[in-house]
Amino acid sequence: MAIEHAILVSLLEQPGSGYELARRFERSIGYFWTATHQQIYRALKRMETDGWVDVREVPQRGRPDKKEYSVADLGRAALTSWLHDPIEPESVRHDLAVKIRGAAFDDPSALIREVDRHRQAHTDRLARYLAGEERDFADRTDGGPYGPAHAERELQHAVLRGGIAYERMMIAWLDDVLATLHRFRPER
Amino acid sequence: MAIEHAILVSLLEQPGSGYELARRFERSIGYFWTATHQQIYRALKRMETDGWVDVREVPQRGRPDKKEYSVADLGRAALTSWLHDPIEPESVRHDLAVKIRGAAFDDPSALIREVDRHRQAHTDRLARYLAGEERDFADRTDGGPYGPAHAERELQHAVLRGGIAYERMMIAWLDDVLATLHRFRPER
DNA sequence: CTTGCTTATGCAACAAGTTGCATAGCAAGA
DNA sequence: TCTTGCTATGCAACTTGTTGCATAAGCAAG
Repeated sequence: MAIEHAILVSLLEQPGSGYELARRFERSIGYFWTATHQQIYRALKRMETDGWVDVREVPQRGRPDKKEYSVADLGRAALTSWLHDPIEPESVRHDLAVKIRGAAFDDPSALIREVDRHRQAHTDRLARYLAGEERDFADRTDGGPYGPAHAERELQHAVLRGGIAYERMMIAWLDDVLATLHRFRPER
Repeated sequence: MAIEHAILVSLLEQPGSGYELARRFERSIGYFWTATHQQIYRALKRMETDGWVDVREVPQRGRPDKKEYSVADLGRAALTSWLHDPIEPESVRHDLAVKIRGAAFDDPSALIREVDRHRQAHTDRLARYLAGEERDFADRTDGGPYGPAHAERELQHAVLRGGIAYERMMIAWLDDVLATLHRFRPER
C-alpha cells in the first residue's frame, strides 16, 4: 500500500488541492491513514507525471490560487488494480505497549500520568467520531436504495464504525492498564 | 520512539543475539512492534557504538557462533529517560480501511474475499494470543507478591490483554464490514 | 552428495517518511 | 504598522524502513 491509493480514494470522494487533502488527512481519511503535507505534495507530483490525476488551476479570491486535482482514467485503473490485489494484514506499532513493558524496569507507577494522557486522547477522538457519525449518518436510511452513491456513504460509515470500535477498545484497555499500574504504587 | 527502545526492553527481559531478537519480533514484542532482521542488526551496531549494549561472543556447537547482547548502564539510562518523555498517541495506518472506502468506486462485493482473509488472519492471531496467555499466565497469582519480577510478568500480561482485545475488536468489526458488503451483492 | 532448511550476520540500494525551512498573499487585531 | 495566523505550495536534508543479495556452518532427507 502506498499513499497514492489513499489519495486516489480521497480525490474520488471529492476532488481537491494538496492543501485540502492534507486537511482531510488530519480528519476523516487521517483516522486510519496519516500523511504530512510533504508526502501529499510529492505524491501528487508523481501521480501527475504518471497521468493518474488531472490538474486544474483554480484562482481564488482572498487567498492564493490552488491546484485542484481530480482522478484521471489511469489513476482509476491503478486503484482498481490495487483493490483486486490482496494485501497483508497490517502490522501494528504501539509505542505505548513498549513503554508499558519497559515500565517493569523503572517505576511502573510513573507511567500512570502518561497512560492517563493517552486515555484522554482516545476519549477525545471517540467524541469526535461520535459527533461525526451523528452529523453525517444520523438518518436511518439503511433500508433505502443501493446505488453507487449509497455504497460510498455506507462504506464510509462502516469505516467510521471501525474507528469508534477501536477507540472504545483502547479506552477499556487503558483502564485495565491503569488498574494494573495502580497496583504497583508504593504503599504509604 | 525508535526501534532502539523496543530492543532495550526486549534485552532487559532477556539478553540475546540479533537473530534471537528478530524472532522475538515475530512474536511477543512483534505483536505491537514489527522489525526486520536488517533493522535490528543495524540498530544493535549503533547501540554498541553508543555504549548502550554490551556484546559477548558465544561459541555454539552445531551452529554458528552468536553475539549475545545485553543492556549496559548507558542503555538503561536511555530507556529510563525515554520512559519519562511523553509520546504522541499513535497514528494508525489501516490499508484495509482505505480499500473499504475505495470499494465504493469499484465492485464492493469483490472485497468480500479479501475481508474474509483478514478476518481469518485476526482469528488466527487471537488463537495464538489466547494460547500464549494460557501457557504463560494461567496460574492466578494476582494476589501474590509485588516484586520487580512480578511487575514484569503483570505488565507483559496487560499488554497481551491489549492484543487480545484488539483482535476481538477487529473480528467483530470485520463481521460488521462483511455484513455491509453483502448488502451490495448483485441480486440474481 | 546434492538439495533444502535453520541458525547467524551483514552490505548495498532503494523507497518512504520526517523535519526544518522558505515563500507568498491576504485578513484581523494590537 | 507590525505581528500573528491561515491558505497554499514547495525544496533539501535527514532518518527509517524495505528488499535483494551474500556468506557460512551444520543438519536431515533422498
